[in-house]
Amino acid sequence: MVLLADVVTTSHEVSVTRSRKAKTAAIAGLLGRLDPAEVRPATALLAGELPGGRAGVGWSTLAALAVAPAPDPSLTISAVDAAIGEVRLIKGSGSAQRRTAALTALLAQATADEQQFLVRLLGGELRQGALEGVMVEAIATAAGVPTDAVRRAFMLSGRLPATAEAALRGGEPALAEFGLELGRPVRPMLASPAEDLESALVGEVTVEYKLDGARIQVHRDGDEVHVYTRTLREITRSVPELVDLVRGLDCRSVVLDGETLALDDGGRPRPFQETMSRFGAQNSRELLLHPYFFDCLHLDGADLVDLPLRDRLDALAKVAPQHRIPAAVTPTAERAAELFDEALAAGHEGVVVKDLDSGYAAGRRGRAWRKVKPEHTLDLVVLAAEWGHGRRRGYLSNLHLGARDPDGGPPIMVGKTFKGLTDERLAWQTEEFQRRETHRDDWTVHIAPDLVVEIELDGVQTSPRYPGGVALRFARVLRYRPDKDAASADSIEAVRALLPGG
DNA sequence: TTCCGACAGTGGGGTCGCAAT
DNA sequence: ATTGCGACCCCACTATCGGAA
Repeated sequence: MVLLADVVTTSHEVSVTRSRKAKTAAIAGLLGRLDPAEVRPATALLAGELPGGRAGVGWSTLAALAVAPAPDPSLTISAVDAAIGEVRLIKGSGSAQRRTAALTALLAQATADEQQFLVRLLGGELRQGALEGVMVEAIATAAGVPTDAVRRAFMLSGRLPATAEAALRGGEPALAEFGLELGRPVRPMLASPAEDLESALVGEVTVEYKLDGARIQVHRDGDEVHVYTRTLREITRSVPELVDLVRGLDCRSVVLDGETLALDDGGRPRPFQETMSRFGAQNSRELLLHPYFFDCLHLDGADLVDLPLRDRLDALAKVAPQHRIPAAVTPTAERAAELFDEALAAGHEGVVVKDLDSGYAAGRRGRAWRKVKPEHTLDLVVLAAEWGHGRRRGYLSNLHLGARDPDGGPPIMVGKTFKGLTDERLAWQTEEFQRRETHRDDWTVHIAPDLVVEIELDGVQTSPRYPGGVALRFARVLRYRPDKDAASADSIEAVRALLPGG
């Protein structure tokens, strides 16, 4: 029987070293000491996940808890697993109070160290420097199997705890038993950013539109259809039109990977927010979702994940020719550039360039898929900055950005960003902002609005919260502009001009 | 010895469902 | 009826380790 205290000790060992090998060794050591029944919950805890998924508890709830710690450790992993499971089930009127009571009862059995661990875990911010990647290595080490065998089982099962359980119980043969299963989503393959289109065009590739919607993975087995998101959450009931469409395809069974989004009457993409409003809305068909498939992982009994993309695209062309994403296979550089322009002209985000010889691999491994999007820049005024957390504690990190008011008023806030800052720049702005400080509160230092920063962004969107009715999307700092002042910053009109159709 | 792939962390805007006010 | 919380959609970027070249 392994105690929560052992997990906490291991987590501490993991957090105090930066060496991945040391982190892996520490976790593997604990995994090797577990009873079989403890492997799943312990794997989740060590990877910073809650066994069974999120429990409806966040920082606000946790911050309100104050419980005297137990003097000695007694909590078992199974007890913690059970307690979190009960918290997750609390619903309905008075649930906040009952949730607090259940959490209080759990924390009362925990020592001070255990309480700290549980609060960070429940808040979803364990921050020990080990998540899925390190855990996959640790499972492989503990079970004495190749990392790739673990990685593959994790991709196909979608679950670390089940992967760890199989690896420790039956080694490589048990891991090899994981196949693609209809009705069980696979962890999706992702694209990493490319410098530009030309640098992404290496070898034999296909170039596809990149759409601004939500990732979907559709499984069909006979008349049974399931739809999953990128994080493997099932959304079948929210998207009946997609279910009907897939049920109408000419096949017995299929697994398709793609993107879905809402279109306007002219067939142009609606803003991402509008597509998003469809998720969770039960059976609302007011705004129809359209699917665009770009991969086929299974067709009529044949699993295709290990085949090269070119073969999977053949299967896709066979089963859903009218729902394929617009693309060009092995285009010339000129044709690829044309397709990129066409995608933008049609209102889409850009393109994804994919290696035709690559197999399907979860995550961003291998750089086989590269996304290319146009970038915009704006010169904006820094209005304030918020103190950072974690490794940014003690630094002013998150910038408040404003656009110039053409009528001469104070700058109009259009968003925040913490991205693109090196440690050096972080240190510089922490000093500089305090020199320019006008006032501060608990979280934020406000400064005189005359420091200009060049911001790179993907675009802007209409905003219900910012005063100008517009907000930046994916903003990051490029550089400070000491040569500019607030009067030469970009105006709110320049920001609004980046709105779709603007 | 240098380079580069993979990871983890640090947060951004927005929408929904649900419970509390 | 409105507000706040939590979950989950989309996401970029830097620092770092450790194996590849």
